[in-house]
Amino acid sequence: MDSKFQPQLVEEKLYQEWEEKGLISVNKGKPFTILMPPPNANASLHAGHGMYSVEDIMIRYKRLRGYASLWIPGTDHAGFETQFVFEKHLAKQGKSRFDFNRQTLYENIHSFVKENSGLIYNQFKKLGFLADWNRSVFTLDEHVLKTVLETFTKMEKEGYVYKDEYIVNYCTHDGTSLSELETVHVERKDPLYYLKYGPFVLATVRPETKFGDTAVAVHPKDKRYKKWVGQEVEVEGLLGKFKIKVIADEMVDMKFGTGVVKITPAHDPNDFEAGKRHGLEVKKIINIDGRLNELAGPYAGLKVKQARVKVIEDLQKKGLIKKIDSNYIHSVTVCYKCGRDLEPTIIPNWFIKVKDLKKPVIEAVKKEKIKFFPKRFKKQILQWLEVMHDWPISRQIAWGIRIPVWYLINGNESKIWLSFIDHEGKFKMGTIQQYLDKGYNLDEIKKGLQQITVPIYKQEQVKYLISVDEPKDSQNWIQETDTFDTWFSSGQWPLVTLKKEEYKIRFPTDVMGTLSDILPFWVSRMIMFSLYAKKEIPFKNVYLWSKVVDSKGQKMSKSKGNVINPIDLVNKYGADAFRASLIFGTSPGGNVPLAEEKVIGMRNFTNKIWNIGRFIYMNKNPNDKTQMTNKIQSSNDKIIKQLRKEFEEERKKYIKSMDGYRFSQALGLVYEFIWHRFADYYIEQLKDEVINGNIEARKTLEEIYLGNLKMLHPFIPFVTEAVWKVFKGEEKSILNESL
RNA sequence: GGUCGCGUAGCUCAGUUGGCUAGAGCGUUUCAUUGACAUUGAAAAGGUCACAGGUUCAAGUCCUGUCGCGACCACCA
Repeated sequence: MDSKFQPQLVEEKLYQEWEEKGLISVNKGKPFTILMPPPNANASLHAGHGMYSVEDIMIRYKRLRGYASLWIPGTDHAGFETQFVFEKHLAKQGKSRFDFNRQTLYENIHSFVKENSGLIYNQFKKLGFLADWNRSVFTLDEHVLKTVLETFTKMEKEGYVYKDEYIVNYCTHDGTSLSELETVHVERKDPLYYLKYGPFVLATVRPETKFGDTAVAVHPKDKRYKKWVGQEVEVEGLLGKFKIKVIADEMVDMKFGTGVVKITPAHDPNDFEAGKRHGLEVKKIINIDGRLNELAGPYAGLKVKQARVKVIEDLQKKGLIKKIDSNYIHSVTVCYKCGRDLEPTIIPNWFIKVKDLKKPVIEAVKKEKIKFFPKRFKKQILQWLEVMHDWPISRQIAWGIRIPVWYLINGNESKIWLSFIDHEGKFKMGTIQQYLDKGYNLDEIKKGLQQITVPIYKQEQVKYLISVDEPKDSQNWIQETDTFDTWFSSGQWPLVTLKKEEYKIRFPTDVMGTLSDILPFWVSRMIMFSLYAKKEIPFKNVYLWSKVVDSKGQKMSKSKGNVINPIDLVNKYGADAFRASLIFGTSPGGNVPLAEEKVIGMRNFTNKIWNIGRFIYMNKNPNDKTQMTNKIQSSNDKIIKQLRKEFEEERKKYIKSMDGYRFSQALGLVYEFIWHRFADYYIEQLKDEVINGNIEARKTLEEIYLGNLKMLHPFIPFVTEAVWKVFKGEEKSILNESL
C-alpha cells in the first residue's frame, strides 16, 4: 500500500469494475427504489448535481442492509429551458426561432440535445453513482409520449381539461406563456401618470394600454364618484372622443391615486377578473409579438415601451396629463428566465382543472402517507396546494410534446390564425383564409407552419378533436402547435420509469430526492398524476436536499463568476472528498456551501481511512523477528473490550441516523469515532502490542476497522472499496457485503 | 400583508423526541515527529448559543414578545 490514497489512480478503475462485474444492481432482497430526478438532457454536471450523492448514499446503504436497491436514471427534454438555451445559440449566429418552421426548429433542437446528452452520465459515474444506466429514460421516449398523451386524453374525457382564453403571463421575448409559478416579482421604480380621463383623473403606470380600456372603476362606497356609477361618460383620448362605462368594484382602493382605475381586461389580471364580474368587453390591443395592434390607431406596430413614450408625449401635447409621480415603487412581474417584463395578455390556452385532482394530494400529505424530510416542507407544500389553481399547460414552444388536438379547417379558414415560412423563406402571419386568398395552398402553409392560434369565438367555436394519431382525413385538420408544459410530462415521471411488472413490487417507490425549489412544480404534480392515474402515491418519502452555494453562502452564477466546477474538485481531491464535503456537517433543505478548503479536509479524511488500513495491513505479516502471540496484557484486554463496546454503540447510532435520513449525523459519527477514538486513542494504545505480534489485538482492530469501512462506504465508496480489496482480495467487493 | 425558517467560535455551519462541562471543517497559536498517515499527532486560544421574559429539577433545544436576516406565497391601477 502506498503511503497516500490516490483517488486519481483507482476511482475510474473501480467504477469500471463495478460495471463489468455487474455490481451496479442487485436482485436479492426486499425492494428499495429511487427514481433519479432527470437532469436536463443537454446539461452537464454542475455543483448542484453533487447533491444526487444523497441518493447514492441511500442506494448503497440499503444495499448493504440487504435490500434490492434500484436507482433508475433519466433525462428530461426540459422544453422551455432547452429551447431558451438553443435560442441563445441561434442568437449568436444572428438567427432566431422566427427563421425556421416548427418542424425544422424541433429537429435542430433535437440534434443539439443529442450532441450534448450523455455527458452528464459519465460525470455521474465519476462521482460513483450506482444507478442502473441501462435503464435510462428520456422524457421524449416513445413509451413516455404514449403515457403522457394517454393521461391527457383520459383527463379530457373525464372533464379535467378545458380550453379557455384566459389572461396569461406572456413573455414576448421567449415567445411563450408561463404559469404563475414561472414568474418573478421585482420591485421597481416607474413613473405613475395621472391622466385626465373625462370627468376623472386616474393614475396608471401603463398609459399605452388605454386603447384597451373598456371601463372605469371606482369603489362602491366612494362618495366622490357615486353619481357616475352605472353611467357612460365621455372621454377625450388620443384617438378622439369615446364613451366608457363607469363601474363600482371593491377591488378599487379609494386611497390609492385618485380612487379611479381604468379597466383593461385584456392586459391586466385584476382587470380581467373585474371584466368577468361586470361582463365587460375584452379588447386586446397588444399582440403576442409585444407590439400594439390596429386598435391602437397610429400607435400600431410600436413595441410596448416605445408606445408608452409616444403616448405620454402626445398626451402631454394635448394637456391630458395632470401630473407624474416619478418616485412610484411597485412590483413588476418578469420572466424567470430572461428577466424581461411579462405581458399579461389573452391567449387561448389549455388548462387542467385542479380542484378535484389536488384533493387526494392534500389528503395524502396531511395523513403523512408521504413524509417530508425536513418536516417543515409538509406545511410548505400544503400551503402551496391550497392556493394552487387551474394549471395552464400550453406552451408556445416547439421543443416539447405537441398537444394532441386537431382543429377542423373546413369552414374555419378565417378563424384560424397562424404564422409560417413560405417557399421563399419569408415569414408570414395571418389567418388561413388570408393566405389561401393570396394563392398559397394548404400544403405549403402546413409545411412551413410555425404556430397556430385558434381563439375562442362566441358565435361558433372552431371544431376540434383530441386524438393521438393523425385523423384519417388529415388534410381537413391542423394540429395544435402548442406543446405541454414540461412539468406535465416530468410530472408523470413515476408512471414511466418502472417496468410493468415492477409496479407490483416497487411502487410506490421509496424516496424522491430533490431540491425544495421544485416542490410545487414537480413533486406536487407527480403526486397528483400518480393518484389520478394509479390511485396510489408515487413515493413514500420526499427528501429535500440543499442548494449548493459558494463558500460565502452566495448563489453560484456566471455573472458573479463564483461558479465552481465539481469535476475540477473531483480530479484534484477525489470523488469521495467531494461527496463527503457536501454531506459532512450540513443539513438538508437549505444551503450548503461548497468550499475547496472543506473538500481538502475531507480528502484528508479519506487519506486517514487509507492509512489506518495501511497500518493494520502492514502488521498482518510481521517480519521474522516478531513472535506471534495470543497473550495480551490485562490492561490492554480492558481496552479491547472497551473498544468493542464503543463500536457497538457507534453502530447502533449510525443505523438509527441512517434510517432517519440524518446522513450528515451518521457521517459525523463515524468520522469522529474512526479518527479521534479508533485511530488517535485505540490504535495508539494497542500499537506496541500489534507491532510485537499480538494477534488478538490486531484482529480486533481489523474487524472493527472493516466494520467502519462498510458504514463509510455509502459516503465515500471509492476509498472504502479500494482498501476492502487490499484486505480481502482483488476479486472481492465491499458491495457484496452486508452491514 | 400571509406562511415558514434562520440568527451558535474569526469564516462556513452541525447540534433527532430538553440532560452540554456547547461541537465540526477551515483559520490562528505552541509543541512534537525520520516509526500507518505533515493530507500527521499533542495541546491552546476563541462563544453571556441575537435580545427580553416565561415553563422546568434542568433550556442552544419548549412557549411569548422584540430586533435583525432569508425563503416562499399573495397584492400593489
